[in-house]
Amino acid sequence: MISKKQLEGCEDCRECLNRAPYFQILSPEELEIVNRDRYSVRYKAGEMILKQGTSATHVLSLIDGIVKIYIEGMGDRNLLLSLQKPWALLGGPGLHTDRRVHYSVSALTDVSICFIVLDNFNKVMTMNCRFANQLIGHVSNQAVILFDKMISLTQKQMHGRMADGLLYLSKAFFESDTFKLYLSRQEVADLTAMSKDSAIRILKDFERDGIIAMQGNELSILDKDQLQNISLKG
Amino acid sequence: MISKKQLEGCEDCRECLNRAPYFQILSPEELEIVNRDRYSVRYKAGEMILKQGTSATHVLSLIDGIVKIYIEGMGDRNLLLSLQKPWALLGGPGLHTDRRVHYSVSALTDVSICFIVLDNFNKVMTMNCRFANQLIGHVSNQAVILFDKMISLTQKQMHGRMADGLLYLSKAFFESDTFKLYLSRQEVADLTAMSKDSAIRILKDFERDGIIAMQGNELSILDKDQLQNISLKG
DNA sequence: CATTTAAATCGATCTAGATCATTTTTTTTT
DNA sequence: AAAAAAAAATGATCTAGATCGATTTAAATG
Repeated sequence: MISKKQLEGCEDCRECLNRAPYFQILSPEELEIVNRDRYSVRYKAGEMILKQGTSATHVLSLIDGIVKIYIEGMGDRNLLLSLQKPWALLGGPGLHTDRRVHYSVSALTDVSICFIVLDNFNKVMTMNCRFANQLIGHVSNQAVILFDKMISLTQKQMHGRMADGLLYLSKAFFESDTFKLYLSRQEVADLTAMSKDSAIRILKDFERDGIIAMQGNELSILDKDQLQNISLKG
Repeated sequence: MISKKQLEGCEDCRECLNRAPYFQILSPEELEIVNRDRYSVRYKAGEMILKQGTSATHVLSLIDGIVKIYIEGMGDRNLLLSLQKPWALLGGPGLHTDRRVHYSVSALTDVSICFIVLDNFNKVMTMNCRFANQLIGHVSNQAVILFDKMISLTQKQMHGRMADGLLYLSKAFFESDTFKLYLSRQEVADLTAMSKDSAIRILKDFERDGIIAMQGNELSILDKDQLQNISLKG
C-alpha cells in the first residue's frame, strides 16, 4: 500500500514517484506525451474498472491495489484469466487490434489507476522501438500463460485444475505459501472453470487431506509437493 | 499452390516474388539483414516442422501449403490451436519471451517454409518501429482469438464447440462454405477439445440434421444459420 | 441488536461426455 | 487384387461433474 502523499504527488509522469517499470526507458519528451490528458482514479473494492465490449480509449496502469481480469462468457458465467498488481498495464490485446476491450476488469481491493490516452501511448510506441519491443514481450508473455491455462482447463479434471489455480495464486501472484484469498468461491470457480459447488467441494477435499488450511480468508498451502503432484497428474 | 520456378527464384528476400506482407514495409537494407543465413525447406504432408519444447532460433514464414499449430498437452492429448496458410509467421509467443517454442507445428499438405534467423529478425524489429508495431498487432490478434477459443472450450458443450470449430474452418480459414477437410477425426477432436468418438458422433448428428454434408474429405456447410445458432446457444 | 441478504456448505440426483468393445470402411502395402 | 493396417462408425456402459434443494454461516443494513 502506498501513501496518499505519494499518489497525490503524481501530477506529472516525468516526476512520478511511482513510475511503472514499463515507462522507465522513456525519455522526458516521450513521458511528456504519455502524460498529456492522463488522469488517475481511485476505485473501491468490488467496483468495475473496465467493461468487456466497450471501446478501448486508454491504456491503464495499475498503481495500487489488486484487480481481477475476466472474460464474460456464456450466460452469466465468467472466466477469470488472472489477477494483477502494480505495475501491470491493463487494456488487453484489443488495444493493438480492433480498439475494443476484450475482457472486464474489477477491483478486488481499493485500487488506483492511471489512465493514459491510447493515441499518446501509440505515438510513443512508434517513436521508441525499445518500448515497442518491451510491449511485444509483455503481450507474448500473456499469451504463453494463456497456453498453459488452456491445457489446464481443457485437459485436466477438477482436482488438477484447482491445484493449478492455487499454485498460480501462491507462486505466480502472491509469491507466498500463505496469502489472503481475495476471491469468493464463485470467483475461484471462475478461475478453474468449474461450478461454484464443485469448487467448494474440491477445496474441502484439499483441506481434509491436509494439503491446504483455511481460516476466514487466509489460505495456507501446507503440502506444496502434493499440490504440484495433483497438478501434474491432471 | 505456387510453381517451383517461383520458389526457386527466391534466393534473396530483396527480389523475392513471394514476399510475405509482413515484410513489405522493410527497406532493402533491412531485408538484407532478414535474408542473412535465411534458408527454405520443403516438407511432405504429415511431417513435423516445429516441436514444442525446443529452443526458438528462427522465425518461420509459411510460403506454401497448410499447417496445423497445436499444443501437446496431458498424456498424448493435443489441443489444436489453429490452421495457418501463407503468409503466416510461425514460431509463437516464445520468440519474444523465453526463446522456447510453446507449440508444435505439423504439415497438413506439402509445405514450403522460409527460416529466418531470430537474431536478425529481432535486429530489424529494433530498427524499424513500424515493423515492431505490426508484430504487436499480430501477437495481439492471436491473443484475441485465444480468448474466444477459451470461452468456447470451457463454457460450451460439444455441439456448440463443434459448431465453433466448423465455423472457424469455414469462415476464418477456408473462407468458403465448402472445403476439403484436411483434418482426421482425431484432429477435429483436438480442435474442439473432445474425444475422437464424440467428434465422430457430433459430426454424424450434424449430417443427419442436414447442417453439413460430407463426401470423402469434402465438407459442405448446408445450414450456416443453424450452425451459428448452435454456436450461440453453446 | 434484530433483521435481511448474501455467501458457503452439503447431500441427493441427473446427465454430458468419456471410455470400451466391436464392426465397418477406407487406405496402404505386399 | 489380396492382405494388412489404419481410420471411421456405433452401441453399451460408466463416471466426472453439473444442477437442484435445503441448511448453515457470515455479512450487511435498518
